[in-house]
Amino acid sequence: MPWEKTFEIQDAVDKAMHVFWAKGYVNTSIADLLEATGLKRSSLYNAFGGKRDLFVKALRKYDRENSRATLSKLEEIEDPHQVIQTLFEGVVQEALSDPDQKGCLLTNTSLELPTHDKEIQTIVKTGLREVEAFLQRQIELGQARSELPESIDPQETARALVALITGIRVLGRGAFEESALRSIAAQALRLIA
Amino acid sequence: MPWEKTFEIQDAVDKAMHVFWAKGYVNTSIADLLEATGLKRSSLYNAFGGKRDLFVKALRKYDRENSRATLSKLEEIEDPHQVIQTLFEGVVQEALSDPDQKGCLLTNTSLELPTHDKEIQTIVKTGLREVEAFLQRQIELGQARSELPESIDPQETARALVALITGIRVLGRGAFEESALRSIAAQALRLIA
DNA sequence: GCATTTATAGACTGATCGGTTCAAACAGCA
DNA sequence: TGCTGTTTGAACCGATCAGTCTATAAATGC
Repeated sequence: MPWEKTFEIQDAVDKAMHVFWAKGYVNTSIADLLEATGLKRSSLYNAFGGKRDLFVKALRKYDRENSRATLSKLEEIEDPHQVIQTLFEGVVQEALSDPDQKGCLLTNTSLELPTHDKEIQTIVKTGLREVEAFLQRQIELGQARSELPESIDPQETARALVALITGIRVLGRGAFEESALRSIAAQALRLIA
Repeated sequence: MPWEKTFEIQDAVDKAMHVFWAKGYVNTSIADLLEATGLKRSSLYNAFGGKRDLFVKALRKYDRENSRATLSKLEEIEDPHQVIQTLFEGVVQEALSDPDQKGCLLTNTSLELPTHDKEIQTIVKTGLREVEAFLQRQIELGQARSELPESIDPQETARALVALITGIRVLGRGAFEESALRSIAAQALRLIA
């Protein structure tokens, strides 16, 4: 390397991620990304390929450091029921506490999925499938320990919980107020009772 | 009127609505709208004020002719449980049968709510509140007729059902396949059982 | 110290964005 | 026929879009 880089790649991706997260892909301009990351035009095009490539990197980073990381953290809790309850509390809390009302990058991208290419579609689909699989595992674990009723279908219930999370994420961007979001989280627990 | 207009206002709004519906607000250009409606630039700006104003008209038309109309149709069914089941079947069916995977215009707009102005936010919020109120009424009706359990909270349940519908609408745009969407609809019925 | 390598800065590209302007075309009415 | 009011077509606007290019600056290897 000729001389020390004045910016950190990962740091730039992180900044870019937050812009995409808040504004969405189409609504984010190169100018926005330059301002957020602080780097210059040629540096951005040199380090990454362009807007789409940077978005892919941001999406992967989100999936890794937000989505997966959250699930890993939750997995430390021993009680499956408590895991799911904590997950929903977290999602609601996140929706309420974020002044930008960014929601979830994977969810946001899900909605505009038809306009994206195969690679991006795969990242989103895989990311959501992991959440579904996580929830299914937790339910099955709870059933094995007789803490959750045998009567519920683990896969179907997991999918419904993903839909509820998606709902909170979308409606949390301004359509529903606090009490309504809490209602959804409360009802989610009825699906595993 | 000086001489017969060569296009119908409502017809143009309808065409525009479908474009916004499929592509989203930001991703829709004036050129797209011109092509879809078949009218010329100055005609469009003369008949409506501009892109945003046309969007408002399209949004109102959707709320009126798609959202409310669907609920009115459902109200003809006498059994509340059947009403809700039919509603979910319809939502899933719509998601599966639409080749463009447009989802729901109100839901799509919900996600980009922070980027829109007050008027648009109000239209969306009101539209969703009507669905919630409709579901709540159905649940209360079912309880009054002893067809649905008294143990469930009508408002909380209605909100969760809205979240599930939202989930189907979002995930139906490519993230979830048919069986997963059907799972969600099936689990929705567990919330009113 | 000199050549090589690589990132920077910023001007520049053509395309497209939403929106405006205006004269021509045409209708109804007298 | 002439007047009035509206629609239409198309040129045109500045702004912004994503992306490219070149000249320069900086640090390494020799």
